[in-house]
Amino acid sequence: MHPARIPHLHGARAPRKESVTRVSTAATARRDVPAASVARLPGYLRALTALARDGVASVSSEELAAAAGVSSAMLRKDLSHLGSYGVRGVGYDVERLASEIAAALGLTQDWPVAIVGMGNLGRALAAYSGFAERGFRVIALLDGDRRVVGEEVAGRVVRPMADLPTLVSEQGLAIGVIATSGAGAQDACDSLVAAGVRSVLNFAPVVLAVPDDVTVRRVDLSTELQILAFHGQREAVAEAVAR
Amino acid sequence: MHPARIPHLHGARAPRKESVTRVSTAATARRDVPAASVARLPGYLRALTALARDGVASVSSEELAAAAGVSSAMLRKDLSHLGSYGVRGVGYDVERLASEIAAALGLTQDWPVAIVGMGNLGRALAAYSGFAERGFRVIALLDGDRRVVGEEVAGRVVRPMADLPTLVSEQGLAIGVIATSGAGAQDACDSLVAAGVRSVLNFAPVVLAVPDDVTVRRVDLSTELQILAFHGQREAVAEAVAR
DNA sequence: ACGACTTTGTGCGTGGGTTCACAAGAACGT
DNA sequence: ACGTTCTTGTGAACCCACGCACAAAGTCGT
Repeated sequence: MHPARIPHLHGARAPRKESVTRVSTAATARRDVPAASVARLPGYLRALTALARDGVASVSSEELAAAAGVSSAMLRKDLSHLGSYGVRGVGYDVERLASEIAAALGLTQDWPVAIVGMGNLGRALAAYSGFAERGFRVIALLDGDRRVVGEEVAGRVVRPMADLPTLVSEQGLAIGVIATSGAGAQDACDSLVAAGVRSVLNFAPVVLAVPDDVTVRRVDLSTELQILAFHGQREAVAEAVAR
Repeated sequence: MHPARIPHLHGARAPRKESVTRVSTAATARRDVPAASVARLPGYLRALTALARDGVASVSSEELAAAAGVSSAMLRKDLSHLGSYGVRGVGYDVERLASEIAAALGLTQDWPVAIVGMGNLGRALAAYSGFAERGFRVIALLDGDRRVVGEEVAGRVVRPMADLPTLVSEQGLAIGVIATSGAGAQDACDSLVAAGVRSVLNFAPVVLAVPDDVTVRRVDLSTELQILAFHGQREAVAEAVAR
């Protein structure tokens, strides 16, 4: 079972006078799985899925780590946070481990997704098959612009933002994907939060303000390119000096 | 001690004593910027750009930090890695700081970009205006599929992979964006690297194998959703327990 | 049955990153 | 001039995360 139960209170041992830090992240309950570890679990799951498809029944930490692009020690430590699902001297059962990780990530249940903002990016995401492949069901496409509402995108009719409360209450909408422009992102986010959505994936180049109990993850293409530019520049400088 | 090193895959390789990136000590006092710090610079730059557009001339670390979504202490420490561009008791000059950060990121020079893979995502990226807005010039769209080559996308003719060497040598192509399927990603990457591209932004759900001198950053939508699912599940559990 | 071999799970050391807290510096009013 | 007030820049402490290395635990061969 999950040994995660026992140490539920440990770690709150703060000799600090303020428990402020705890408040700011209070909603996201203290869990034993480190955030950095959680961020790698999807990678392991994907590697395992690929192995299972190829008919591989068992895999060692060394092999799986290589497939996921991490070190074997890190992989084993990450998995140890979920429990002991490996067999010493043998490795991990591919099917078993895959379902354990899926369970840890909460993928055994349904996570209905809505995409807000039908610009270039929104339309691409609507047509993207990757969501369904990993069990995320896109249940609605929305836009705040009345001229876009009613239009058909990827076989679906674009709905107005006013439909959000219904989508949450009747279809269990849980995740909102914001693909609007930067200017419209905060409004879109506010509508999602007001309707009860507590997980948001934000593609707009802005920092969203949300209540503490809402989780936001941001994906920004320009930021990624700028980081690449930095490294590219570093390369160039290093080369110039070396010469 | 160690120079900024991105947490990207490198086998259990021995820690080499690269003096190349260590030259920072003498010549340029701002080259050993921690990777975590570099990753936040684009956020500061965006916030500053927005402030400048609104006519704000000066900003305190507290205000800028809030706009970028970080703590003021972290912002000041990050900026201190670039040098002292603030004035105590006053704050930072918006224009000045913006250009300093842009310089640190290497944005004073041109970074030609090519997008490989004209599926749904590739076409969306090709039509995305965000690249140009931040100074990244898309100079070519490519695809490995002969049936797609020659087709027109976003006002450009899709070119074959064989054009890559020419794009690098004659137009200075520096960054490759991989928007292919998972199956085609490694081939696309190999072509880019063989042509001399050393910065890659990968949207495909695979871990790319590249030489040590190539920087890869990965953006994976499914991974992000799965992380959101984890947090969403935590929420649910926390609530159930609280009740 | 038992030793040789393989691979997991984890205690521990190290290093990097974040926060804290305060001294140093700059403008301003008197 | 000078003290008051503000905000930066940074030394230091803290905390987390990664990697190492090894004991524990299982398999296989004889």
